[in-house]
Amino acid sequence: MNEIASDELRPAARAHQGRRAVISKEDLMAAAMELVGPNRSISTLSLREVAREAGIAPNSFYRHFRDVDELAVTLIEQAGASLRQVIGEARHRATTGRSVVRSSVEAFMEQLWSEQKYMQLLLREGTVGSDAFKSAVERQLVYFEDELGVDLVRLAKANNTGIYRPDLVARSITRLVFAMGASALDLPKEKRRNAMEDLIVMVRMIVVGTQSIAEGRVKVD
Amino acid sequence: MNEIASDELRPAARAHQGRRAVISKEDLMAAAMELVGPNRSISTLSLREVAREAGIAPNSFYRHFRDVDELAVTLIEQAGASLRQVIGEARHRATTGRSVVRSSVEAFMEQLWSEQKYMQLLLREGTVGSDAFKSAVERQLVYFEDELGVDLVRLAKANNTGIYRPDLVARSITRLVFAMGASALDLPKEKRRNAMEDLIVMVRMIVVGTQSIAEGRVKVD
DNA sequence: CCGGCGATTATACATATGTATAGATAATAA
DNA sequence: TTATTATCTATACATATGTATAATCGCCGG
Repeated sequence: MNEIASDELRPAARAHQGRRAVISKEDLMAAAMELVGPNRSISTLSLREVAREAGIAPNSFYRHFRDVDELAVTLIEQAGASLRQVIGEARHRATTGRSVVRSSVEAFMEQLWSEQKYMQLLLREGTVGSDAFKSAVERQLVYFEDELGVDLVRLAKANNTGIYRPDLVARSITRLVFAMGASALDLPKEKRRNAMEDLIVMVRMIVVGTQSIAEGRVKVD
Repeated sequence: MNEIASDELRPAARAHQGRRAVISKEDLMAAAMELVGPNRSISTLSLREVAREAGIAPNSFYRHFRDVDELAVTLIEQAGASLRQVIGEARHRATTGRSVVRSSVEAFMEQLWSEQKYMQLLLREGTVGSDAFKSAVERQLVYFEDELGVDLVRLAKANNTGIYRPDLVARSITRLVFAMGASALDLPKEKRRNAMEDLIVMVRMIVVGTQSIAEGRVKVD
């Protein structure tokens, strides 16, 4: 009778009952990341393949994830959280309207080169795969957009510039940066700086556009 | 499209020797298109699957394409050519700076809804799959960008507006429209108009931005 | 009419996959 | 200690894949 009761009272202890897990979710996630690459998308990994890479029997996979899709969603959420943190920090380090674009794009591209496989999950796997998969990526994009939108309004106030439809500005910038990032992923190193400078100009055009409209220098329709 | 290729694609117009091909490349391409959908990307189709859908023996596939990738590349080129034509026509029907954005985006979205599977090839399959596959999509994007760039310069002259870095403007607009199109693909019908209006505003921001910079109303340094 | 030949199929094989079932192993509770 | 139990492995099965090989079909030139 108190067996059940004590289980319910000590859920942490329950996880350590019986044989200790020799393999963890993290190990499986790491194994999956080993397998992805420029020509290998997460959604094409097989359960057996991941298990093999992790050094466990195929069936052991089930103890940790229902299927490869669930693994992928976990990885996507991790990648998204990590990217948002990096960018958020970069944006808060810079406060003038001009340098904030540069430092944010630079932070993004740095993350892009240093965490290629990780970033690939967000940049180029959002359009194929299961619904769970696609909406996990979409969710991260929207988080990103929302945070950017808030910062845009904050910056506009701080710099005393206008801003027209900050929601759409945030969306434009996010989608553009992610799209350009996706192609930049397999760019040779000597072209990277150039691509980054181009991207900065592109983002500035959007910023200039929204300001010009808000400040009535041009009519929009 | 080039003539040699289209001749090869028309077995009826060819002098037959040997058994008449009961199946054509087009049949296989059509079969492949039947199989793709919101949750099925072309790069995941198996040779046997396509052959089954087309009603031929697996091995017969080889008479027409080396592998599924080659089939996919052909389809991508077709989709790209068709889209570029539709958009090109739309852009040349409208000449004033304002309506050209609207009519181009409208043409794009119309093509998007009416040729969903076709468009999916360009919008959401460009980031996964083989190199041949990815660069086929990239090639279409660049064609698209180049044509847009030329038109942007032409329109700027005609409307006597400035334009800063038309190449980057074309690239921004293309990538943005394609990225937004990709998410718009699985949008319920009642949200489509809204998405389109938003996209028009986004594109206009870029246009206003490049003009404002070119006309010296703001400095971009 | 027929022989040739190219398009197509049938059969087969090695390999891969997801997962069901049952047994082995080891950490913990008694 | 011994019993319990979560974790992992071994084995197995039905099914799928790409493609090699050889046989079959039917049109065309003769």
